[in-house]
Amino acid sequence: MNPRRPVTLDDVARRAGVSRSAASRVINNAPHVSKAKRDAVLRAVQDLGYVPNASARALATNQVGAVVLALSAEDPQVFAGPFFAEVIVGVTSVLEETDLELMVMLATSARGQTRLEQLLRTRQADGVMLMSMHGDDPIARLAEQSDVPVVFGGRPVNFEPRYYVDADNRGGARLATEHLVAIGRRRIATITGRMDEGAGTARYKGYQEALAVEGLDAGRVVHGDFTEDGGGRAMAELLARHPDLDAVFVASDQMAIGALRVLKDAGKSVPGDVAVVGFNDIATARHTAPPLTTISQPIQSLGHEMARMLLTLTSGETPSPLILPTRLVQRASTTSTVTACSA
Amino acid sequence: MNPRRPVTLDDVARRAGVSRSAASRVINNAPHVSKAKRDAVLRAVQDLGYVPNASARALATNQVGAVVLALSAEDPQVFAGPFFAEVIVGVTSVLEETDLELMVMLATSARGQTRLEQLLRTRQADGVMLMSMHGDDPIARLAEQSDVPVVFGGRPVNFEPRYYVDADNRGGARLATEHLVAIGRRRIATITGRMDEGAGTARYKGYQEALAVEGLDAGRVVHGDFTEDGGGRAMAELLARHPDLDAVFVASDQMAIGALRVLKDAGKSVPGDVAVVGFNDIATARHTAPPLTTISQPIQSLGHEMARMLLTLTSGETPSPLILPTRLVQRASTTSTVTACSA
DNA sequence: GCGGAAACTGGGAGCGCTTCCGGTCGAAGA
DNA sequence: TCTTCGACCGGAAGCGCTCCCAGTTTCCGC
Repeated sequence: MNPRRPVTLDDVARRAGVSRSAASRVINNAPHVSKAKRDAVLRAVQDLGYVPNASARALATNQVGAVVLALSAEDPQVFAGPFFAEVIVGVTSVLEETDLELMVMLATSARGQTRLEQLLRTRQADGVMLMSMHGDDPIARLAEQSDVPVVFGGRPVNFEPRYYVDADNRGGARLATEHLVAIGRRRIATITGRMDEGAGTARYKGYQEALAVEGLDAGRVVHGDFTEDGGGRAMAELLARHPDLDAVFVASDQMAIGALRVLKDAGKSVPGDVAVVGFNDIATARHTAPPLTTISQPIQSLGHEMARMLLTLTSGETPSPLILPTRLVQRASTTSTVTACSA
Repeated sequence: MNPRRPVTLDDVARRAGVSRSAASRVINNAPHVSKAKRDAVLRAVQDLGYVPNASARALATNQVGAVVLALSAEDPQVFAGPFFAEVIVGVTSVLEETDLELMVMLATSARGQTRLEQLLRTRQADGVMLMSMHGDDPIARLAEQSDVPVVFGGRPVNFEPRYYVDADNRGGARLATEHLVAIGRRRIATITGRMDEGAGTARYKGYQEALAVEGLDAGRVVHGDFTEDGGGRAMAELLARHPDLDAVFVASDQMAIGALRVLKDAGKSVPGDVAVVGFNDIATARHTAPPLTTISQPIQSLGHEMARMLLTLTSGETPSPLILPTRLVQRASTTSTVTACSA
């Protein structure tokens, strides 16, 4: 209990009357140590309150003992939403079982980008979970050929990473669009997300597919940018170009909120004149007027599965990419009399 | 560019034709190295793509090169909201300027708690930012007498940490209550937060103070739990016990949303019969019916200032605690005709 | 030119841990 | 009883870096 000098493995060994090697073996519960000595060491660890020095261990084993969750995006505000926090909760839930630490990098400035690059090049972490928000991120390519294990969260556009977990954006969009068809709508428009993001293109594709199956026109399209204001502008444009529309699938709840406002200002009733479906199931979606039917994706699971995948990767196995199911959450923006949830 | 063996300081030194010590001095730009050698080393670093090994450096300097943001709470879902993510953005914005890494610990399970304790005892980080959500957290005391620098985010109840940054919860609550008085309300109730959290007690105190100044009755009180459902229940109870109330200050937007719902179900108009003010200015507050007047606190700044304070602490200086201002955001739940924002 | 301070330089000892490797010892098989 | 083979053990060599220290310049001012 010497307050100044931290207790080292040597101290433990000395007190237990064994060699440092033996003590080390006990700590890492490696074989080849008798029960007697093992107990002695364990007791000494207890008595002294020994905790291994992570840096020293890292140096000796060439393993850092930490993984990083890296978010690469231009705008730091992207992280401010609840999305990111939930991912962390999911990641932590699995890391907690191991003794890996979690480092978080928001690679938004040039400085951050550089650091992320170095990380990838020089193995300063045992693994990386990478969520790359925008399109042609050079980091993505770099990550793919790095020799530190990398799993992607979501897929960048035009790029299929080797290991990733993603939400089923396309399937979700299909679900949303099919729902609109199911409630009798036929002139279904869409406000897409940014087309330089994977989620944007995937959701657009899902919309197209669903309408193709039904033989309906998928031409009522305006591209949005995932923001509330952008959603409003897009809705206005949609209304101008396709005044006959009776439903709109909006690729994010944020945009849907903007759209709802414009719809209201235009004197359209929701869902009477126009039914609206969003995407993401953000907290606010339950409180809009009317409450927003939307597609919910399991964000926490996404974090969870990313971490799990990274772990299997570091253990030398080869995981398969994973696509997490999304589901329709039915609220009043599509059916005034809310009924049971469809799966 | 040898792909297998990572390049070390020795490699750099050898290539630059200097000693390892000299190379080290250049890397850490310490004095006592001639311009010629300095340039040679720098060139070698460039050529070889050298990046110092963090573990080795940590071991040698006895400095980890990382700080941790630790959240101690019972329920992991506490972190899922946008609050936490914003703090991280703030923290990162200052850490980015240094070369400290950020580690995140969600100490929710017993395992996590233990790890946090060890961290505090054995200096596995250069500093910690601690946000302790619930009341009598033993971690808080432990942190205070740890010899690793700790700054608190928010203040636990019954406990004034040496170094902290907190939002002005009391001042905000006073602002909210004064606003209610200013618009002519006299029978002002409150739904408090959890009284085992610092924010809960502080906001309650602010409410009391404001009414005391005006000589109004501060007895219309029901304790809530910061959840939406809890807010609803509390509102119902308030209505039952004090049917004459004409305004309510609700200690969180979540609860206010629940309260709004109950008010509506009870046939009360807002703000006609009852004016409502919330706290936090969550995203949803802009979209409730009616939109919610609330107190906004600068969460990102909170992260920013915590990190800054930690930095000054590690540099050996002694910072003063910091209380960040909150402000009133006026919306339709208190004034049907929305006017300018008060400061 | 000379003394001495000041600026440089590289050797080497660690930081605390893991891990290879050769050695010991007890017991099982002959 | 004598080998043989494990299991067990401790010495020692690092992992890559920093930093002290003693030695070697260099460069003034006289």
